[in-house]
Amino acid sequence: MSDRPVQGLRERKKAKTRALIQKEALRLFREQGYAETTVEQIAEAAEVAPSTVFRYFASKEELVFIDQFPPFAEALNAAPAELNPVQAVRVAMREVTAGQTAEEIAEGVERERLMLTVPELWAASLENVSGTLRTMQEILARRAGRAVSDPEIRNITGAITGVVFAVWLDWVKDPVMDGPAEVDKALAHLEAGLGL
Amino acid sequence: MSDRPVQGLRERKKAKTRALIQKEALRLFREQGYAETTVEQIAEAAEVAPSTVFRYFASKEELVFIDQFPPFAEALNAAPAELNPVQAVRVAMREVTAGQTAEEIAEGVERERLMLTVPELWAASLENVSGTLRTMQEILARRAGRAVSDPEIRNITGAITGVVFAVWLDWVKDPVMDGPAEVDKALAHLEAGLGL
DNA sequence: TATCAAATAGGAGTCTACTCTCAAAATATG
DNA sequence: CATATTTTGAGAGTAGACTCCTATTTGATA
Repeated sequence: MSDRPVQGLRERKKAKTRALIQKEALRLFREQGYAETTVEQIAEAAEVAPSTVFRYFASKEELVFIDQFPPFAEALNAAPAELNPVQAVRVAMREVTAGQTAEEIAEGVERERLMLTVPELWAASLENVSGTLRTMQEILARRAGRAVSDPEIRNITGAITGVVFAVWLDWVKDPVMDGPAEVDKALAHLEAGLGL
Repeated sequence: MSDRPVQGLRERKKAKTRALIQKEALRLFREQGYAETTVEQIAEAAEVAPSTVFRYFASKEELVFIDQFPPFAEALNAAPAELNPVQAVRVAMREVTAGQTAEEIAEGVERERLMLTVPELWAASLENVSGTLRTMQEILARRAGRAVSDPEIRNITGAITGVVFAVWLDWVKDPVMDGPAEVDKALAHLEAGLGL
C-alpha cells in the first residue's frame, strides 16, 4: 500500500551522479581543454572515485556525447512527401530547433564546439557522422522512391551535409551568430542551385 | 676533385630509413589494424629501435600522412578564370589525377581508406580537413572576387567538399570503383543543380 | 530492525604512446 | 689517418586511460 516512488531513490541518485560527472567534465574541458583534463580531475570535481567515472562512462570521450540525431531523423521522416530533399531537411531542422529551449540549443552548440575543436572527440564522432550520413541517405532515398545506393541520393546527402557542416565551422568560431537561421539560409542557397 | 654526391650518404640513408619505417607501418596497419599495432612492432619490422621511430615521426598517427593537397591547390589556382567554382574544381582534380601513376593513386586510396576507417586517424586528419576547407575557400573567394568570409563562397565550398567526401566514403567501401571518374560525375551533378 | 543486493571508494596493476639520456657506431672532414 | 659531428640502439622512466579486486557503505525489502 505504501506509495511506490516513480523511481527508486537508488535510480534517482544514479542519474544525478551521472549527470553531475558529465557536467563537471564538460566544465573542465571548456576551462582547461580536453587533453589537459585527466579523469582523476573529473572524479575529484564530481566528488567520486575515478573508477566510478568509468562505471558510468565507458571512456573519457563518451563524456561528451548525447544522441541528438534521432529526433531529427523522425522529423525528416515525417516531413510532407511533396517536398524535395533540401526542403524536407529544412523543415525537419526548424521543427527540431523549435522544440528546444534556448538553453538546450546553447548546450548543443557547446558540445559541437568541443567536437569540432578537439581532435580526440572528432575521432569519436566518426561513427556518429558516417552513421548520420547513412541514415539520412536512407530516409531521403525512401522519400524519393530511389535505392539507397543511388548516386544522386548520395550526392544530395553529401551536399546537404557539407553545407551544414561548413556553417557549423563558422558558427563554432563565432557563437554570437544565429546558427539555426544561418543553416536555413545556407540550405535555401543550396536549394536555389548555389547561385553558380 | 672527388665527385660531390648529389646528397650525402647520410641524407640518403635517412630518407631510406624514414621510408622503410612508414612502409612497414602501413603494412602492419593494413594487416592487423591500427590500434592493434604497437610502435614496438613497427620498430621491429623496420629493424630500428622504437626511439628511432619517434625521431622520424612525431607521433604514431603521423606515420600515415603525406601532404597531397598542395598540388591540388596549385591547379585550382591556375584554372581558367572564366570557370565557375565547381568547374574549376573539376578541372583541377582531373589535372592532378592525370599527373599520377596508377600506383600513386592506389596508394592514395589505401591511405584514405585508413583515414576514413580508423577513428584515431580521422582525428589526426581534422586539421587537414578544416585546413583544406579553408584553403579551398580562400582560393574560390579570390577567383570569384569575393571576401573569404562570404557565406555564399562558404556554402559552395561546403557543398563541393560534402559531395566529394560522400563519394570517397563509397569508394573506400568499394575499391573497384573508378574513384576519380565518379567524383567528376558527382561534381557534374552538383553543377547541374543536383537535379532536385 | 535484520537481511539482502547493489553501488562505491580505494588502490594496486596493466598497457602503450612518448620522452630522455648516454654511450657506441657510422659518417663527414681535413 | 685523426678528429668532429650525426645518428643510432638500448633501456630506463613518465603519464594517463582503463581494469580488476575487496572491503565498506547505502538503499531496498520484509
